[in-house]
Amino acid sequence: MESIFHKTDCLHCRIADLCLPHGLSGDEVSKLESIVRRKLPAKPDEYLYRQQDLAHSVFMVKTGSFRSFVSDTNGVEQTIGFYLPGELMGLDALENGRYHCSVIALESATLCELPLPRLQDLCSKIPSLQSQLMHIIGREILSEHDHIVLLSKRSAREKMATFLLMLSTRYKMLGFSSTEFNLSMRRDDIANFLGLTIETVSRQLTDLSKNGIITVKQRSIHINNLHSLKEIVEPCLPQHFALAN
Amino acid sequence: MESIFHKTDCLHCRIADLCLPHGLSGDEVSKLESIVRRKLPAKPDEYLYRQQDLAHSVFMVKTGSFRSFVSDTNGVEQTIGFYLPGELMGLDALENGRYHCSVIALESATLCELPLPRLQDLCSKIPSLQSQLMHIIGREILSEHDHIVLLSKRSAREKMATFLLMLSTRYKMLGFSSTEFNLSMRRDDIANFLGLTIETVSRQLTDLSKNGIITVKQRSIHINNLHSLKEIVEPCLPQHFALAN
DNA sequence: CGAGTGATTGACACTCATCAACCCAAGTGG
DNA sequence: CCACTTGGGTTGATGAGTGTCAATCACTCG
Repeated sequence: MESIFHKTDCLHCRIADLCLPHGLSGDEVSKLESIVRRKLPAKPDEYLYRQQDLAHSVFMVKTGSFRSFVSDTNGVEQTIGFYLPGELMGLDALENGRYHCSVIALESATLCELPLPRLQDLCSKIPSLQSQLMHIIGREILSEHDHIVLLSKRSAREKMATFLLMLSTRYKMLGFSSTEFNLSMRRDDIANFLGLTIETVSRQLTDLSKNGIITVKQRSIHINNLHSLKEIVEPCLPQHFALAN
Repeated sequence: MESIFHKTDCLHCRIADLCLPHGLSGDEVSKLESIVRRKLPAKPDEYLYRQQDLAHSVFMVKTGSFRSFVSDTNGVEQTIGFYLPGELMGLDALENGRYHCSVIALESATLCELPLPRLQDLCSKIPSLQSQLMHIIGREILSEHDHIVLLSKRSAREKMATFLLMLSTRYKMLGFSSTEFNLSMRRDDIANFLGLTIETVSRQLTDLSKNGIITVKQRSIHINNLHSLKEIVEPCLPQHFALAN
């Protein structure tokens, strides 16, 4: 087990360019390497950490996917985000050193742990690492803005279409197919993320298949007509947003 | 004009503890001071910057308030946040060096401009400045999480009550009254922020006044019964959230 | 095979958006 | 000085879009 992970060092990591090494010299990468703790794989439904836990690290997804959520006083969950490879989890702990969300693995996954004190220390020594961290933090903020826009005043149909397109875009960026993928999350999770009920999500998915725009079979999604999907979403896209095709 | 602003240096600034100087030595504060550009006051409805503008700085609100929003391709706006003194604007530019939101002053306001390259440079020299910046970034992320939770699956009544309590808490933190304040934003802005229509906001406000919980006269809000307001919000508060009273 | 979880479908109810009229305060101009 | 305008806000009537509840189906696993 261990050996597998040691082989995949930062220099040869598939997602290095989405991750902290981006823009660093070989020498700098090995310094970064020295503070990274490679974690054993996470299993489905395994907690990475829980809301309120003391936070010592942030975590970069290497493979697989995760879901972050907050629970209210009644234990009702609100999904905040889904994390795919190249996305950094735990930034919500920057405020007071405790995680504000819980994070759970949606499937088998691997990740790298970055101890916060050592990361900050290294950032002050390597300016381009500092920039890249800021860049990644900025990405997180933007994705939350997109989530806010999505939740506020969009129809169920628009939400669903946008969700599928978001995934499509992210998979494409990772070098996977943008038209054929498996949802790693359940309908509940999607519904909760979109501020809908599970029934509405289900109905929207069947509607989209009836129109021939997508084909759904359980968790597997095939986008037959990316163009139509975009037409549903188009009118409400922020100006900056250029979706991949 | 200028002189007024020069007098209020970071050491004597009312909001220093919410801002970057927090935790810095006197010496470090003066280094920080040297990169701060004090801006002339902003006038109501004046743009601080626009979506897509090249971003050279982030901005700390000193007095007054601002609204940030994104516009979609049809020019329809979505309000992302309201900024009060001690809150940092422009972090959405960290991703690619352009602002992702537009920001507009809601009233007469003053602010400090922090050029990003110089700030990052200084952060690598002053570890506690780096920490405090991270702390402030964390605050921004948390407030966006709260916004997400608010938008998703809350009733109009809960949204309105939460909004008032959020303002109450923030004003209290600034040393103002937590039960009596003026809204600096219009009903449109509130509605848009909460994912409601202006009519619904109006109806909720009148409902709350009919129940004697608040008194509304135009923009002025008086909270008569903070406890009732909290009871409306209580069941859906994230566990970490401790509202001031 | 039966139990259990996840997903779909249908019938109905309810919240909130929509549309329209109206109110109020603060200008503005003849 | 008063009619008129204008922008922000409130109120009322109506209906669409989703949530809710319940039954059923599809898979998986023991």
